[in-house]
Amino acid sequence: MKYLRIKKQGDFQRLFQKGKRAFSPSLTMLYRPSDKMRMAISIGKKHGKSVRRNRIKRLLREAFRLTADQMKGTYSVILVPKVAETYTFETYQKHLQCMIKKEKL
RNA sequence: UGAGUUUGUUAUACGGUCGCGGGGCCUUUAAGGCAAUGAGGAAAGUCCGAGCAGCGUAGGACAGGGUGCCUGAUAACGUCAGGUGAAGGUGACUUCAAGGAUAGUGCAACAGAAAUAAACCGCCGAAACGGCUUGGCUUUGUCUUGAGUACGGUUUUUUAACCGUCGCCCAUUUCGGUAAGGAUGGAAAGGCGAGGUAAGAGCUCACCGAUAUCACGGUAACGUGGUAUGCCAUGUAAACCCCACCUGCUGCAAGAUUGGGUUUUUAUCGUAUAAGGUUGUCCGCCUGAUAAAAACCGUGAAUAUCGCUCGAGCUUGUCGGUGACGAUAAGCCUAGAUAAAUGACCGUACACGACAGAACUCGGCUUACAGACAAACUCAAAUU
RNA sequence: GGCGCUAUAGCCAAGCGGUAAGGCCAAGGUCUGCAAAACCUUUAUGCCCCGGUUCAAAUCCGGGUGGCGCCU
Repeated sequence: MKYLRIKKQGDFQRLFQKGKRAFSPSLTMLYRPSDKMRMAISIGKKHGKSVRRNRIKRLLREAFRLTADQMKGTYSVILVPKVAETYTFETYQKHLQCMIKKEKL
């Protein structure tokens, strides 16, 4: 499923202030309804050096691409990963599916 | 075979399905299709050097900063190459910010007699003084004569005592000579041996070292040999400094294009012997500057577009050079994002995959790094 | 991405070539019937880490690590 990326500083501010939050062991997700599907990943320096941060971003982007079809509406979404020892594609995908079911998107 | 030194290459590979970035071509008018292409040796640290860009001036002097054996390479460098010297290693080889301490200034704690300077102890010579038993003076020995069984007189059993004279030794004080020795210290006035001397001293000599100078070799750093020497004296210049050379400042968040400019009013400083700017100071040079409010137009301003990837470029060959490197011929185009692109799954192989992700671009340095491979050389042992 | 500053005891910090001031805290003691206050005593094996210069380095020089700030 195609999606757009969130780029503007104002969009980020609005989502962090007014968006709803969903939680899972590996992720925090902020979302609001919007006209098109939009997504962004926020990852800080506490996750490690650039190689590690890029790796997390790629895994999350792939997981979101594969699970976004299960959503019924269209939303703006920010994904914030939590600090962990190891990162795997499977746990991210599983936790994303759980959150979508729980919040009934 | 084992141990090692140096240099270089490489950094999982191949196939399938679904995806991502910027271009190209095609269909078509907002989307789709096609075949290519898409992180590194360090992309890192930002430690140097350049390009490039800006600074209403970049000009001079000083200050400040940097570099520091020699010759070369280079666009440039604090880099590289070849050499010199020193240090380390049996060796291959490695390491070195390696100018000047005799231009001047500063610092050298503690310890030590004394710290950059010759005072003290000591050793030696001369003179004076005469000493709780009048200090002592035959030899040998006990723990060592340092120096007189000296001469004359008196007493007396006596080689013993006393008095006088001359000489000597020791001690004390004063004056002078000396730098051999004095537990320290990172460093103590070239080292060691012999001669010499009252005691000593490069005072003299041999050897070693240092400095100066001459000759020869080398483009040079420097080396080799000869001669001379009042050996006039520590370390530190990654302390100030001196000498030689280099240096304007800021950095792509630089900057440019499109778009917000025009008019009016007010205030402050100043109106040319002044004020401001010129990124620390002076000379020189340049010029009005700053702030606020109102009206019209416009509304995207970190976010658009450019800068942005064809460049001191890469690959291969030939030639010159010991080498860094240069010249030349042919071929190639090889990321360009901007909340920021390389991922997921499956299969095969093995050694089971280290450090790590471009952000204007190059040349270096430094730091991180599982391993694999190649070449040259050294040492040790064994065999032929 | 670029440019700077900084690191000293549990905390705040001075020192900037000669062997780590001071304050708070902590521990022990004196005082007290017991406390508080007051007074006295004690704590850095070395100044973020690794090398170098020096007789000697927290200090000077080079490299690394962590923290903080500025430039839109």
